[in-house]
Amino acid sequence: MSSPTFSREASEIRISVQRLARRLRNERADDTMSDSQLGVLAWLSHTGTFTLGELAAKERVSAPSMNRTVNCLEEAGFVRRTADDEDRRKVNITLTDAGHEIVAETARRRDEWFDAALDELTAEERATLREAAAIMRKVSDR
Amino acid sequence: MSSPTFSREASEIRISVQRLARRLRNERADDTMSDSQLGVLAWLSHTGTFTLGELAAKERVSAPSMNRTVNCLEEAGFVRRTADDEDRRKVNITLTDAGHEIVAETARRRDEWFDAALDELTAEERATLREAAAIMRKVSDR
DNA sequence: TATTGTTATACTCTATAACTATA
DNA sequence: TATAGTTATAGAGTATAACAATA
Repeated sequence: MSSPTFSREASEIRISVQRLARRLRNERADDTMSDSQLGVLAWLSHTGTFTLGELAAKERVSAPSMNRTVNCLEEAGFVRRTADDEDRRKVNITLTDAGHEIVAETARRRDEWFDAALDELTAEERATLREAAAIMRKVSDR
Repeated sequence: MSSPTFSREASEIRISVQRLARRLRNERADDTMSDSQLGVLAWLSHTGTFTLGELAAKERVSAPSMNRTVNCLEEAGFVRRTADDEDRRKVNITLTDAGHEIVAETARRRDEWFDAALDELTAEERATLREAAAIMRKVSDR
């Protein structure tokens, strides 16, 4: 059970996280790729292959929603679908060469604004953000 | 100019922030109010009165987009529009009594999941998140 | 029958362009 | 002319319900 004070703490941290996330979305240098599309490319870039259902679970969206995102990426030539040999209901999704290229390029351009913002902080403040980032990952994966 | 290492740091922090923000959005207990609507209520709750244009600037959305959000809030009875006496082109937006009530109630319900997540952290980890929240605010306001 | 992916449909949030009223 | 707000319209992302193919 949480005290009122504790709940206010959660509220303040949540608002800060959500505001910065929105700011980062607005300030991104790259305009050609949505967050959901880039999120899928990032998972594939990291792990190699996922089925559509796995991607939907990872990104916590519905299967139809993920299907639409994958359609866009496939039309753009960044991913390909291949039928699974063992279970023919499944569809494996992998990055194309163009997909690999866009991941690196987009990540670089997208961080331009945030990079400049971090530049204005002290080394100690950046260290705090790094530590917090690790904790936030833990919380997200909970 | 930032080094490649520095840029990777920005990328990791950005991804952590955006992932947690999405997780918080998905895990919210309250389903009746969108983030954009609650964002507006939070500004009004904090400061009292804003014009439509000011709200659009604060939330970094277009005027038509904010107009729509305010329409929803007005229909729901949470805000009211009043013409500005000095400049009759302007519209002042303020919280109604129902608006004040919903702000406190929604914030409490919305933080249930995050509250429980924070409960599993150490006091030191929570302190790091609090410090990071202040830094994130500074960065967002940049 | 249950599961995986897809299609059909609708709702929300966002934007740009065009319009109205006021300065 | 310029500015504040609004309306019209369109695009992207999301969801649920219904369907097809496969297990």
